[in-house]
Amino acid sequence: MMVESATETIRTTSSNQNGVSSLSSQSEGGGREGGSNGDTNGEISPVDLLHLQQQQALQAARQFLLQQATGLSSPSSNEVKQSPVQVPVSMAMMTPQMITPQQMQQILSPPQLQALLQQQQALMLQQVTYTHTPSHSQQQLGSKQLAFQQQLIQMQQLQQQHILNLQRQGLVGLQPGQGAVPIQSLQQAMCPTDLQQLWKDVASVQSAEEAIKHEGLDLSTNSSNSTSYSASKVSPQIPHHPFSKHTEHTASHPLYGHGECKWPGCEALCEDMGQFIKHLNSEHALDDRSTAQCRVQMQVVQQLEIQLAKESERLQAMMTHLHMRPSEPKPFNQPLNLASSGSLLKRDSEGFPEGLPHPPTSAATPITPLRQGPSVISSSSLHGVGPIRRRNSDKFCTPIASELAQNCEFYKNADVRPPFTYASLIRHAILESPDRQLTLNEIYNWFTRMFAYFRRNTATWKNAVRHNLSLHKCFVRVENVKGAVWTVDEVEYQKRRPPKMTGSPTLVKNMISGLGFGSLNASYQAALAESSLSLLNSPTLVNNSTGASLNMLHVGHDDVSSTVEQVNSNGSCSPGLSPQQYGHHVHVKEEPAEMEEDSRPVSLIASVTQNLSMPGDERDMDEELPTEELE
DNA sequence: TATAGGGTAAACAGGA
DNA sequence: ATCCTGTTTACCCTAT
Repeated sequence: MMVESATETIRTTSSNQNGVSSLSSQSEGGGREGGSNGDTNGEISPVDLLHLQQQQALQAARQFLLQQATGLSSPSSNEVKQSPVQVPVSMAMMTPQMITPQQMQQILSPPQLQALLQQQQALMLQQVTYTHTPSHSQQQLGSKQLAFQQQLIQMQQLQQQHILNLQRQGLVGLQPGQGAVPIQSLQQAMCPTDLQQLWKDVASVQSAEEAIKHEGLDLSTNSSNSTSYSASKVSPQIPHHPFSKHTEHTASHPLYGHGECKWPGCEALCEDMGQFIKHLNSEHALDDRSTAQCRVQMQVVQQLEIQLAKESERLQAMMTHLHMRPSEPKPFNQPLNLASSGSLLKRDSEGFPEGLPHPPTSAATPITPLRQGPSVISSSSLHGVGPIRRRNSDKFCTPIASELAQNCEFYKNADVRPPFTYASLIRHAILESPDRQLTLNEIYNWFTRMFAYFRRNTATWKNAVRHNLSLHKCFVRVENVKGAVWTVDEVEYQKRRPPKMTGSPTLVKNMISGLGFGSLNASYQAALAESSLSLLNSPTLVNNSTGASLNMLHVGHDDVSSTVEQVNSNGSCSPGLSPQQYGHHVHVKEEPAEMEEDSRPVSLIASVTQNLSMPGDERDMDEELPTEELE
């Protein structure tokens, strides 16, 4: 296939050999201690503050749960004295896998982490003290302390039972005592009843904590640092409850019924509405605990919604199978924000009519709301929008594509750094385009369209994009009639990443643990995730990992995608272009080497993660496989 | 400790 | 003159 020679590229060999860019620039760069998360210097709106506080509260709740679940709550007391800069380390020691890097990095600033840590530590310190040394000084705690201990024990037993159940089902490859189970995974693997039970556990423990506080043992006093965390300090002044004080006391209240408080895990007896209101305002005020409980409740609701969506989809599939066309596509199954996603819309237009049986390799399968986001708080919990994903309909069939398809809304709305390298993102943007070529500005637009994270600090990431385009040989600039466009040299992209890490499963496991560790630089994690994904082609490696870690890895999974794309380059997965297009343009940076013997099998990670994250739904196990079909 | 890969910052050139 | 695009260099961070 001949190409017009006009595509001859003109690599402007800028004679920029002066090397004037001296160390003087470093003095300017010295102000970016934050590294990749240097965006925290932006202004903070009240909404951000609230968001921040919610994140903190949820983290606190998660830490609490996981500490109880894993029996890790035995930190040395001197951790309390750690300086703020040591916070991530100590948190890692306590619960290395439970906090997603995005959350840690994007949401919590070091002082906030420190405050949160102190809260956790102080609480755990008290737990240890009360459990192991019930000395005379604490005797005044009396029955409350005893109840607290019993609740702790019960909670531990419950958590262990949950974990055992999950392990028995093969849903969580957790080794007892080795790591924490992210609440996300637990939640997804549990039925609502379990969640409710967990609810009570959280509430009971926190109630005990509250009781201790009221006994004059405020946790903050145990901290050597005076900057103990107080949610109210950072929370905006908003009404605590929809049912404010001036509301009619005689009116019914969704949180009050049968003489008791319906706040999750509370069940406090209230004789009348007035007493309930009093109780509500005193016990369930806007603090970290209530916020955390609210967050958990949001997740419960979301879980139910997901279940509903899956059942709805199943019903639709059944009806389709029985040739009973559903009257209307269910609104819930409609993407909520597809208008801003040109790619999805485009794929919609290529698809088959809704409700009709699809060929197995159809590019248009029903839109399926699915599991949580990429092991971070999903968009629904952040913005009240459930994660919408399309079943493996991405034409590239790449994990990054599927990840983006799955969490499209999440990344669009949540200010979370995508766990991909710039190179992989650029590549995806280009490959997603109809002609597999984009101008620089179109790449910019794709970034801003797809990721809320890239809607600010434009100078930074745009520079990074340009830097990557120029730096990596896999990106080829092609002179077009309208200007220059960028394309992807897939061969170079494959060569880009030497599979050096062929280590043992232990190595991989450690790496996976690192991926779930929040103190890691997000960008570095992305790089790590990408560079290590090939290891996970082996299903045996998966068994020793936690679901969250796999999720984390899953989102960064982009390497194998190239293989898949090559496999499908002349198949159904790449409808837009012929494979020859890669060879059309002139490779200006360097002549590509011959195609390597890259014949790795399609990764099974995706399916495994699906299995981990959503038990009881067998069909989702092979969602990532290109030939998935509805049954 | 050296190295590699990725991110960030910045200087610089050329063109519109 | 200004902005955009593109290249290049330097440095940092982290894991291997």
